[in-house]
Amino acid sequence: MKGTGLFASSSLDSEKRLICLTLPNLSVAGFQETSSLKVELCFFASFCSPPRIKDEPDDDGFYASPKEDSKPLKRPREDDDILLILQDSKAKKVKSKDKKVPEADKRKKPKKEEEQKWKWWEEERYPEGIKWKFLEHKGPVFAPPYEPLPENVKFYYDGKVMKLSTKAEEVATFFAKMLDHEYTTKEIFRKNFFKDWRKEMTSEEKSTITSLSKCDFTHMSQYFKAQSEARKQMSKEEKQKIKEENERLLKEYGYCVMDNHKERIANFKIEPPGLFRGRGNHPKMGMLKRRIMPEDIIINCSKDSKIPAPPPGHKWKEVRHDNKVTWLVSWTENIQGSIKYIMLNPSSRIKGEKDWQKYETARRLKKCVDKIRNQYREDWKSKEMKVRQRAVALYFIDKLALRAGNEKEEGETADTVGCCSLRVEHIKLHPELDGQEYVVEFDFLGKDSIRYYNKVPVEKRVFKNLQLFMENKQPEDDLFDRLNTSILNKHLQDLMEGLTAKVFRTYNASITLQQQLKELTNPDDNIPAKILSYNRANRAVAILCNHQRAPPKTFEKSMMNLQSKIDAKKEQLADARRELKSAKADAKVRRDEKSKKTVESKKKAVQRIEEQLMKLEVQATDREENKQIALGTSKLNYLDPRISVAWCKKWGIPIEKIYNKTQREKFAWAIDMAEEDYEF
DNA sequence: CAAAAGACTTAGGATTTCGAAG
DNA sequence: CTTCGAAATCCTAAGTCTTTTG
Repeated sequence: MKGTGLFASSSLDSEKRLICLTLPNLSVAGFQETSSLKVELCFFASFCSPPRIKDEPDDDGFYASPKEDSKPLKRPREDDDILLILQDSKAKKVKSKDKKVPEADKRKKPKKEEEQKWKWWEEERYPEGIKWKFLEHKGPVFAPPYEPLPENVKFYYDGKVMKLSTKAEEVATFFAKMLDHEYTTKEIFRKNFFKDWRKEMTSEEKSTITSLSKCDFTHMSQYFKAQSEARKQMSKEEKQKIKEENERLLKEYGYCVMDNHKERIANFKIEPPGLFRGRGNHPKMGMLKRRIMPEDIIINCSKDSKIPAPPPGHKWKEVRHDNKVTWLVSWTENIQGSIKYIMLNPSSRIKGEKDWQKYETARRLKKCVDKIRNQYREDWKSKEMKVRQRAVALYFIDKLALRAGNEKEEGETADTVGCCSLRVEHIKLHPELDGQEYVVEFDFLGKDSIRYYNKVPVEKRVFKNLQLFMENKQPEDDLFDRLNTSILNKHLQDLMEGLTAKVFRTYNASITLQQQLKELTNPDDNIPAKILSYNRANRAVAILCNHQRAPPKTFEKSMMNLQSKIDAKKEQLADARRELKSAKADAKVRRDEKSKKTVESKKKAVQRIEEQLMKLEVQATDREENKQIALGTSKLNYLDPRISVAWCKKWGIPIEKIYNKTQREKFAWAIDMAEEDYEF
């Protein structure tokens, strides 16, 4: 099975999305609605632990609980020594101020305000391994229970109405809700679904329903469409009510207290049951993702915290107190058997610190990357096959920003690869192609089954090595048969502490942004044009990292709209110019103050319109260039935010133009600490 | 030692919200 | 005020890398 017809099955999508990886500008790396809704909401309230009364004493529990113990142990990181020393005194001041706030004030003053300003980055870190000293939360919010369909909504089997048991009906609704999706027509999806559905049936149902193709879900499907339509048509008041309920839920369950601070939780709602849809050609698509019950849940919190109560009549699987991990809640998912977690928001200290650290590691790589590059170039000549393979793989990881490529269990997931797991069939060698020598053509599915397609000229030695690695191998054989990620990472660890394959992606992404910004920013440009330059720099990184997206469904249309706006603006500009001209002529004849003034104002109008036109044109360029490229992923995960902050400061660009509210929260540390001269 | 389990980051698509145009 | 497209947010899958287990 391995590797056969890799693209035959899934290439259609990928084909459409194929983008040119070699943009000219890119230089790589130095190289019923209402009533049912109400029921849902009430359910939340009852299935979660009882709401706390506002002014209960435990309300300030989180100020009291951790006590003075939280004096952090000193563990300055190599890279931030100076920073920490400089800010030490400041940090202490902040802290002591916190503590002196009188009791009464604490409750009245919204904690929000106070907490949002908390600058965790000015405080010392915990010793390695310890993630927190105090943790209190209210546990997860469970999915609303299944609500049986109204009697008049029918399911038909073999043309005849059939009333399903509640359990079977619930699973049937999952399928019905997906009826419009292409994947309900896929063989694997249908097979997996049917198998799991039958498990939920009563024995009578099982004996009657023997073929999925005889099942008619269309009525159910129509019902759900009508429901969602009705949802859209709800009155403002009803919508408002739902919104308020969500806010209440967020307020109650969306936050935890970790070491004196109230922090936002990322995913406090348990994933509802449904049909699994993996990405790409996934062997498990269509399987039933079962409902998670309190009995599945492990709670993690402090011993001395108020332990969250399980829903009435239920128990937690376990309550543990492990401060070596960051999660609050975990459970085992039934599709892959992997563990899922509830963790904190990216704005939290625990996530932010890690993020910061990630970029510091990448900056350390910057200091030794030349040495490492020389080293792997030497290793291309090694007598040992293992060393050569390692060196070539590392070259790809560095030059092309490929992912490490762990082995995957065959048949458990979609067939995708990264660097170490590349197979012979994924590359083609061209001694010469389009006037270039030693070209390697890559064509494989990477993470999320996104296609990576690239033709890269490589050094002769690399090329010769690849020929060697491919000798006497079948297409489905591993290209690097003596290598895996663990061997590679072990080697990297020896070259630099904390170095792993993914650090190269972070490093190359960030350094590329910095370079591109230097290259592309024109000091004379106005703000929109500078932002276009920023986006182009960002885009260079996204292309390097192969961050693709499906072109938005409305892309063509929105492009047309924008074009017509531009045309209209152009006309408006022509008109304004004509008016200016005649006003000038008029002024020349009349030579009075009033007509002079008219000329001035017309001039201004022309200027204004010119600027607007320019803005629109820039927008159009930006959007066109972005058709199949996703900027968000690199912005959020690969680009040292301090580079962007510094760039904004340097050119007087408001940070809001680059980062939205959520992103500003995530990168608060960088926004606070980076000056305009920051160098990655 | 290798395989499995565990913890955490990275990822694109779906859904919801927002804000400008009509 | 309504509509519509874009942006923001949500969702959870799919990776990486570390730790534990046998």
